[in-house]
Amino acid sequence: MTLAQPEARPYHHGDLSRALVEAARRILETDGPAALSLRAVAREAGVSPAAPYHHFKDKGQLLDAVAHEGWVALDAALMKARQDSDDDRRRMTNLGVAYVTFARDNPALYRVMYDCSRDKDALPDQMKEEGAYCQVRNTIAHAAGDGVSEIDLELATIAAWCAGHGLAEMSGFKQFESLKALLGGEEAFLKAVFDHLGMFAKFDRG
Amino acid sequence: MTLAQPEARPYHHGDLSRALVEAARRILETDGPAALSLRAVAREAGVSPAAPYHHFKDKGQLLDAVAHEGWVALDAALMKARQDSDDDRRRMTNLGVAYVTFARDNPALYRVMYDCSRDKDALPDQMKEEGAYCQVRNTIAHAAGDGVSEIDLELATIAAWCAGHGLAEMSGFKQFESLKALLGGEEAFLKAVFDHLGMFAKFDRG
DNA sequence: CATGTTATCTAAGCGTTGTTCAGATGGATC
DNA sequence: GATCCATCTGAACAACGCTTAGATAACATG
Repeated sequence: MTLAQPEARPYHHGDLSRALVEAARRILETDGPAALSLRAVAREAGVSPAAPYHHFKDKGQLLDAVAHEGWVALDAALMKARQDSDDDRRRMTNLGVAYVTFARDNPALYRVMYDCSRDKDALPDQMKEEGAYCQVRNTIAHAAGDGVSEIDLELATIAAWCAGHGLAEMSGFKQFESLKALLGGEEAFLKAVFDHLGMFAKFDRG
Repeated sequence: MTLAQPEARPYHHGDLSRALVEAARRILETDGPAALSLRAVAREAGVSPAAPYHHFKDKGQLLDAVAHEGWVALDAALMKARQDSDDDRRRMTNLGVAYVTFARDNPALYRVMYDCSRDKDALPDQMKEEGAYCQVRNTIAHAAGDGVSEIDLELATIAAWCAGHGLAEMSGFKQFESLKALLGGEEAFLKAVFDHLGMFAKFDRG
C-alpha cells in the first residue's frame, strides 16, 4: 500500500484518480462507509470538492472504481486459498472460508462491492471471466468430474456463491458470538456452517 | 393496506407515527431506497420536516420501525409457506422459495430490514423467538428427527438462513436472467439452486 | 369555565452533502 | 512565445439530517 498522503502539494497533483481511490479506501477502513462522502474524499486527497468531477462522472463512478479494486483483491485471496489446498472437498471449504474472511476483514469495502453491483445490468467483471466466480466454478467442476452438465455446474456455482455471500453478510451478526466461542473461534464456526451447507450434496449422492 | 393518504388535514394529525411508517413504505415501493429521506417522508405524510422528530429520535429509528413491519410480513409469508406443504424436504424448499420471493417482491424493504439489523447488538426480534428464524429451525428439527444435537441444529439453521439471504440478495442480478429462462422461470430457478445447496446433506448422509 | 400543563406541530436556521459552473492555473503543442 | 486544453478552485444551488424557539390544540386541574 503506497500511501501518497500529504507529501507537499504538487502543481496539478500528478495522478488524482488514483489518489482519490486510495483516499476513499483509507476513509472506508478507518471511519466506515457512513463517512465516505465525496467531499471527505477530496478533503483527504487535499483537493477542492469539485476536483473529483474531472476524473469521475459522479460519486457512484468513484465507488465503482473502489469496488473494482475490491474485486481484484478478492480474486487474489481466493486464488491463494485454492492453491493452498489439495483435496477437492477441502479446497471448496477453504475457498468459502477465504471468501467470508475477506468480507470480514474488509466489511466496508465488501459492502461497497455489492452496493455497486446491485442495480447494474451486468455482474462485475471479476465475476465473469478469469475472476472469483470462475475460480469457484472451476473448483466445483474439477471436484465433480466430467459427468456433470453445464447447467448443474452453473447452478452449483450460484448456490455456493450465494451461500458464501449470505454467510459473509451475516457472520458479523453479534448474536452468533456465543456459538463461535463454543466451536472454538471464527474459522471453526465458518467451517462448521459450510459443512452443514453440504454444497456437494448433489454430487455426493449422484 | 389501509392507506390514510390526503383525507383532509386534521388538527394534530391523529396518528402520525403510523402515518409516517406507511408513507415511508409507500416511498420505498415506488421510488426506491435512494428517495427515502426523512423530509420526503414528512412531505408524503403532509407534515413539516421537523414533525417526525416528535415520534422518532432520528431517521434510523423510523427505519427501524419500517424494518420491524418487514420482519412481521416475512414471518407471515414463511408461516404460510410452511403450512402449504406436507413433505419435510419440500417444506424446506418451499420455505426457502417463499423467503427469496418475499425479498424479490419487496427489494427495498428487504434492504432496509438488513441495513437496520447490521451494526446492532442483537438480531431483530423476529429472528429470535417465534419469528422467521425459529420457523426455519423448527422445520429443520422436525425433518432431522430426535438424533440431532442442539449445535448441529443451530448450524444447519444458520446455513439455511445464509443460503436464503445470499440467494435473496443475488437472485435479482440480471446476469442470471438467461439461466432463469432456460429453467422455465423464477421459481424453477430458485428451486434448482436450493436443490444444489443440499441443505439436508448432513442428515441425508448421517 | 378558566387555567396551566403537556404533547404535538411549524418556521427558521445550521452544517453538511452531491453537483454545477465560471474562471484561474499551468503543462503541452505549434 | 502564443495557443490550447486538461486540470483545479471558489462560489453557488438544492436537498439533506437535525436543532431550536415558538405556535397550537388537546388534556387535566382548579
